[in-house]
Amino acid sequence: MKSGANGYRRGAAGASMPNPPNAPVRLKDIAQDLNVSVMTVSKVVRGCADVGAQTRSRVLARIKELNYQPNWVARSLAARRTFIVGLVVPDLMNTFFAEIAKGVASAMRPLGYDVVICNSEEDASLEASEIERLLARQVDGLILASVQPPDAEEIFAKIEARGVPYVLVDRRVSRPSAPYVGADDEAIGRLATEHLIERGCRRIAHIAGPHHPAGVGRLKGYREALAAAGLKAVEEYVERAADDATGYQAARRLLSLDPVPDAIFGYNDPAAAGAMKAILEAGYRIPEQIKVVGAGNMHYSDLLRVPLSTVDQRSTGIGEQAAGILAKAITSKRRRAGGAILIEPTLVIRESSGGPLKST
Amino acid sequence: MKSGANGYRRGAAGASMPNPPNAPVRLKDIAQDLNVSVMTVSKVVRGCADVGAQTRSRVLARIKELNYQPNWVARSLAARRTFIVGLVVPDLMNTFFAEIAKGVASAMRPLGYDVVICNSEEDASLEASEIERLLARQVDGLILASVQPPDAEEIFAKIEARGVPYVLVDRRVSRPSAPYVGADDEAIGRLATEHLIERGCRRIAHIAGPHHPAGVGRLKGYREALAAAGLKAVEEYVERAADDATGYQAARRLLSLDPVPDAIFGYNDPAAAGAMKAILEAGYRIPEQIKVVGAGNMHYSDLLRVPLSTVDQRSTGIGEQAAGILAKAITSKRRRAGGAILIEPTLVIRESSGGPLKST
DNA sequence: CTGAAAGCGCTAACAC
DNA sequence: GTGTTAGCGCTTTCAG
Repeated sequence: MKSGANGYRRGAAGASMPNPPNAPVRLKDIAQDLNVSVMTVSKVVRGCADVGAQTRSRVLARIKELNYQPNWVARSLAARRTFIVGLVVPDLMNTFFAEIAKGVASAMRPLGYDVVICNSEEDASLEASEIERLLARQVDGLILASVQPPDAEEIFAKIEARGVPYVLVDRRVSRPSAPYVGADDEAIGRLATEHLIERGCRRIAHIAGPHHPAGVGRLKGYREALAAAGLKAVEEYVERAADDATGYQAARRLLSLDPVPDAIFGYNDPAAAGAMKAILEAGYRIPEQIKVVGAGNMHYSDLLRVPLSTVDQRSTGIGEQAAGILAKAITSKRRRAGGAILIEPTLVIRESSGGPLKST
Repeated sequence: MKSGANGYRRGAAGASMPNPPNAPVRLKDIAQDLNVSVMTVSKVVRGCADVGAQTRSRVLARIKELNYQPNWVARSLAARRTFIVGLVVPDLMNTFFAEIAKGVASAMRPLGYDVVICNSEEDASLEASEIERLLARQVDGLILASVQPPDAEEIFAKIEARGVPYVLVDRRVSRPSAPYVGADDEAIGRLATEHLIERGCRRIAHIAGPHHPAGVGRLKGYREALAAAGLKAVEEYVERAADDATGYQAARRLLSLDPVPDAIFGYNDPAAAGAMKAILEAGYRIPEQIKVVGAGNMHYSDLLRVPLSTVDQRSTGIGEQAAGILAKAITSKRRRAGGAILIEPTLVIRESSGGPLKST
């Protein structure tokens, strides 16, 4: 015995070793079977052109026979690419983000990438740690619907220091250097509020989101629209929430005000849905007494208590576009463009704001 | 120059090499800085006890300074464990599965595992390929809400051949060897149907799921309950659907029958929600003329057009329990127990079936 | 308590 | 076309 000190369980001193039963087939096993080098097999597996037709088919045959599956961990280490991209969203319960995820996955899969979906639960520090884990896992790129406050710095600096391309979706952090795909939040706020004003509402309350760009931007749009219409912005008419449960609570507080609002604009659909529940429970009628508008056009908004008017943002499209941009950034090692793709938000008028008007 | 042929870009012939600027910090960099071996640093990183207190703190300090992050790809390859588990669900748009995902992630994270969520979109072959990718990525374990038909064989055999532990959730494939966490589907079907019968319905239709265990089991429970009550099972009263869109279509077909059903039991909440939309559109009142019950108690079922009566299955709990079982199976290399954890399904009575009764 | 040697399974770059 | 060499960044086993 040459080496008493051999580290691992499989083979002694680089020799052959038949093939421990249960262990997965390796390139080496196939190479040995066929008396070719590991490289040749590797090339066949990856579809390289420079392999003799005959050799190739022998290898292919054996691969099929043994049902060889490349070990992606080893491959990633050697190639320094994982073909994994990370997607971080704040709330998978909001189908808006589930749809983005779907869009991302469906665009990435054909390109050979796997998508790892993470849920930050609207928690900035949890999000940061998720991102660091993804980075440690050596993802090739990142798509983030970030809950970081608008002026966040550290975590993005970290990503950039690592040279990992990323694209922001739905929540635009103030990182001009990073590409963004999503709607203009102020436009969303304006669109929803203007619609309510047009429908005759004068005491429009807003359930604003957390302190991240989407929340802040929509609030701003709401205020702009009020101002443009010469309506006074009542401070008490702005509450905070993040989802349906907190939206419900927020609406209850709004309903206890005097005078009671005649409309509520929720910064996202779950918040608006929760608000509707509170409104109906309190005995008001939607839309006759109180109108409601949300944002996101989530999957179930048409099936809600009262079909919810909302601002559509093309969730699936956001995911697909973000994926496309990211894929490009990954391949072209060039510094990323940093442009923004603004989705045009469109109003979807349903019953909660009075429904489509028959005539002008 | 000894070697004109050095493969990689970083170092020549195992020597030192300062540290190319942009590249991430490695164990080796820290070791060199401190004049200790890579092993020592590795041990500190992993918290091994056998390191001198002084050495340890020097290493720790440097780690912090350089913000060292272990490379999990390399670590996984060497340790032959990735600390990744895969979760495959059929439909992230159904918040039932999003909640399971949440439960899994929250139970796995503290144990050091990352969860990779995949969406099979109710497609058995897509699911199979997702599973194979996860296997190729060397996941340590799998949690599957499988859409394979009840007698599926191949893909599970593959998983078992690789020796990767897995647990089934919500959809029980006939694999007695695999642990299962979820409700008894026949019980769900019975519970929902019996409730409808108690509420006086006699023409109970069913929107059955696809041909997987959950769909089949609930259908069976539905039929059993009808039989037990002496009601005839009308073949036309059974339609198929998988989500809200197809549920809507299915309900429209049911509504065109004569006599029109006086109740619809949807195999999951989205299907039931879609059915409600169709029913209301057709001008029927819920629950007065037609009662509706779903299953899954999805996040928004209380906020739907009519608050939806449903069968709760403790989605988050399913995820947590499955995670616990999987974690145990991963660590104890023992063959997995193969038991089933049956969640007791409970009826959640809301307005769509008439609401809670005031008196008996 | 510390470290040297060997190796995880695969790929990059070059030589034959 | 094919094979060789070196190496990805880390952990394992065992010797000092």
